[in-house]
Amino acid sequence: MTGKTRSGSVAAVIPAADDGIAMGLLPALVGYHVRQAQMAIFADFDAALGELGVSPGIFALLVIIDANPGLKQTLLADAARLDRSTLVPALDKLEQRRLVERRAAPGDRRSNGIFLTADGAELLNAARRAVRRHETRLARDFGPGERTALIALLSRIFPEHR
Amino acid sequence: MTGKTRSGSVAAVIPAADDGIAMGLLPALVGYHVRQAQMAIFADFDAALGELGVSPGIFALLVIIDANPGLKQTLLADAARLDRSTLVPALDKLEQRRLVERRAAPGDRRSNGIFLTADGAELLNAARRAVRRHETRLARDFGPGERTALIALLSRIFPEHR
DNA sequence: AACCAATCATTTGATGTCAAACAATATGAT
DNA sequence: ATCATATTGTTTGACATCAAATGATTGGTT
Repeated sequence: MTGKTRSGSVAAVIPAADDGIAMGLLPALVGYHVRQAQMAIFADFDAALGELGVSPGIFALLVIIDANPGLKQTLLADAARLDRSTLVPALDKLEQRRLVERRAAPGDRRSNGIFLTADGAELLNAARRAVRRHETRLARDFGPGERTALIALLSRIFPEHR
Repeated sequence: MTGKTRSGSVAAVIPAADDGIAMGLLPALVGYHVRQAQMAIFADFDAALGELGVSPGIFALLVIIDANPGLKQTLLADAARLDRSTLVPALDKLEQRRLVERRAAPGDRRSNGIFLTADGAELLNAARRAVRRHETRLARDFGPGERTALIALLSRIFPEHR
């Protein structure tokens, strides 16, 4: 019999149209939809927080720094899932904006402890409010529990890669 | 009462630890989990198809070209959600690898029609098989219907941005 | 004490992305 | 027919990101 769908298999190809352009098997792929969702979320995030000069990555950085004052760069990079070398120019920029500070770590002259300045804490609070609104918009069409269900499903994708 | 959770609001901050590092409100955000999932998926995709020289973006490109032979660059860029200028070096590389061809479009000397070569079609078939295995891995812990449910939820995020 | 390997932040180089500006071509208005 | 405007592909510049190499510092071994 044709068209039987097993739970673990990739669904049959339904060539969904995008302005008359066939997308092949892409709409049947979880990875495709995750990427589409990510880009849509990024666009709304940027519309909401671009004015503040805060991107999703910068926001994550500020949140982690705030929650872990004095964290060293390597650990901060790991937590934010950035390469150490990527973090350097990001912190340079945040330091120029007087939002964070690199302070010599006590007892290890190689490493810096990263701290939020008062300005950084203030900006982070404004950003948090904007992000909460953004997240509410994002899930505005979801019924009770659907938002949580989505997070739960996403968390179960390749947990070995986290 | 503390801790009441409304369906549309951002859940209370549960400072989930990442090797002892507090992540603040990030684990309560859909956007955060979408990004984490996307990175994990990309890592497995690359492990599976890096050998073929196929990234998620290249795969999407090949699928769309295959499904729409002769598509012009601007429309291809739109479908793949790339900037026109980003598509140029990507096609350059694919053309150097003899996977796609730019052919003069009939009736418009500005534009090219993009076509898959025989090599391109062959590589795409191998890539499709690998992607199907990758997608099966991705959802291997999902029960019946959960994979479809995840796609459905993701599709409802900011549909106005698509 | 002296050396050697590991760690930390940084620099450099390669890649992928967007945005703005450009030249060639096409389309529409008059 | 001519001219202004739009579209197409491309080039250039800016930026984020990763990976590899580097210099300073630390810690462990002998």
